Amino acid sequence: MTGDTPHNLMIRKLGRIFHLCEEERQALQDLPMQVAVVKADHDIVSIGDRPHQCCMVLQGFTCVYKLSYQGRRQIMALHVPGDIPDLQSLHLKVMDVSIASITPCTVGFIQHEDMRRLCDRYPRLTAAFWRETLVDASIFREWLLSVGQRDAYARMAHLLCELLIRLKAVGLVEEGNTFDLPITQSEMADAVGISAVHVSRTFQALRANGLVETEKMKITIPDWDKLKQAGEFDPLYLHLDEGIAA
Amino acid sequence: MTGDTPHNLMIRKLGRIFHLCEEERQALQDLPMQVAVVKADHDIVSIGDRPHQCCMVLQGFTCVYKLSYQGRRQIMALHVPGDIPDLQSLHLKVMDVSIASITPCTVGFIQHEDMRRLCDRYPRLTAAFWRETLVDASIFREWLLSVGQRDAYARMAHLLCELLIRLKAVGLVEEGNTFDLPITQSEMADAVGISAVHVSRTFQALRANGLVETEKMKITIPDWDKLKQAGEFDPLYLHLDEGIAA
DNA sequence: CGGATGTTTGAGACCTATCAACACCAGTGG
DNA sequence: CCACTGGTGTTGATAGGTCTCAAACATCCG
Repeated sequence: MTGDTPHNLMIRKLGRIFHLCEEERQALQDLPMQVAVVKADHDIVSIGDRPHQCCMVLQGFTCVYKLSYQGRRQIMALHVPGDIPDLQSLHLKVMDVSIASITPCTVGFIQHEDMRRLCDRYPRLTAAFWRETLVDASIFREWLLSVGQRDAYARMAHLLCELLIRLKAVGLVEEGNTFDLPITQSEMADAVGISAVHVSRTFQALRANGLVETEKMKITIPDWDKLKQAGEFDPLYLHLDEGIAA
Repeated sequence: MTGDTPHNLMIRKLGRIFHLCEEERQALQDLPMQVAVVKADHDIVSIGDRPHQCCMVLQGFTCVYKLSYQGRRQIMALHVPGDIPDLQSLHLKVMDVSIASITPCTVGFIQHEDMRRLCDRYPRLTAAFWRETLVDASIFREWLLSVGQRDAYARMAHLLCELLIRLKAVGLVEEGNTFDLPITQSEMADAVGISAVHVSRTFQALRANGLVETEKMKITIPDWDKLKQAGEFDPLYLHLDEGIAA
């Protein structure tokens, strides 16, 4: 589960895309990473910053968000262990979003300098990291479709589908499609673009229809097919289980 | 303006990020590109495809879109000459969106193979292309903020701001902040996530407030500051005028 | 000139926001 | 141990932005 070392988390993730040779594996293993603990609800990087490092989520959940001038928050992505939310900063000097912890987190910082050295030496790793940012972009697009064209019910169902799949991929889902979702309804509201009150009502509808069960911060999906259908969920956009183009 | 060769369009665009050396410039110049003409409203690449080439827009406008199961369309990006809408396909085998012309277009196809050869040889070009995809992602995020948190009026103002800036960057804006926007209100509706009739009404409001003037398919922005304010527009997310991290 | 396409208008319905009150829980500190 | 507190979730009532449908209107083009 999360009893994994930071580097193994990364190696396992990149290794799903194509077979890493021993040298690449070792290079990743040697990548200097500074581990830090972050309290819940704290910015890890802020919009306007010019970071000289990337951060990988090791434990906990983080989100990418932005505020409108009226102070309304849109959460644009949720990140789970193994993700690198600000990989973009490697090539975009100034942050155009903020990244915050939503639970207490441990994160690993990797200096851009080290990252660049790694990429220079191993072009296949460059491609793999590039690909990671492309998958992130694909998820943004799917969220855009959700927020633009689906109603609240479908949006929430869709988000839950996505989280189940992504958490499964990092071994954070228990038997019976149950997983921890330490997220406030108000945060979920900011993610799907509806009000917190309406999240509450929509959750009730989902529960009433037997698509979701909730207990504290634990979610279970009793009927995966029904939830998928309600959320119009097609995992294509997550680009799992396909090799990188040779 | 667009009396430019395909390769110069590309060189000028990448050259804005960092100084291309003569060798890089020549390599780009030598990149094989197959030019094609596309009728309006035709898919150039479709969701589910496994392309072996990228396409660069040379003339006209294209869009990236996706359909919900109810057949509602969300346009996720508009692309103008110089853009490479499906650069992602270089590393993501299967298309998760469709790309269509919205006007008659000429596009240039570049084989992945050639692209990869170029990137292998010139790591700085790899970085530059990677960066292009990151800017695309940043635009997705800003659109997500718009669709999720701003009302119809602000969304449309924001989109017009973005188009003005991006078209200016490729020399497609005339004196007096006037530019061609050969886009149907129904297409604009799909881009900002509201209905076509509401686009009509919102356009009227924008005109009434003196933020926009329209004539045929030509848009002019009489008061840039007011439009920017109405759209909460901050060009940071476009990542213009900043060098790539060295 | 006819027909197709795009835009505008009006009216009513619908989804979702907002506001306020309340219940619940977990800490906290006296 | 118990009031107190702040954060979270729920509920009800009302308001408001946007949708839908339909029809009229404008524009373009062969």
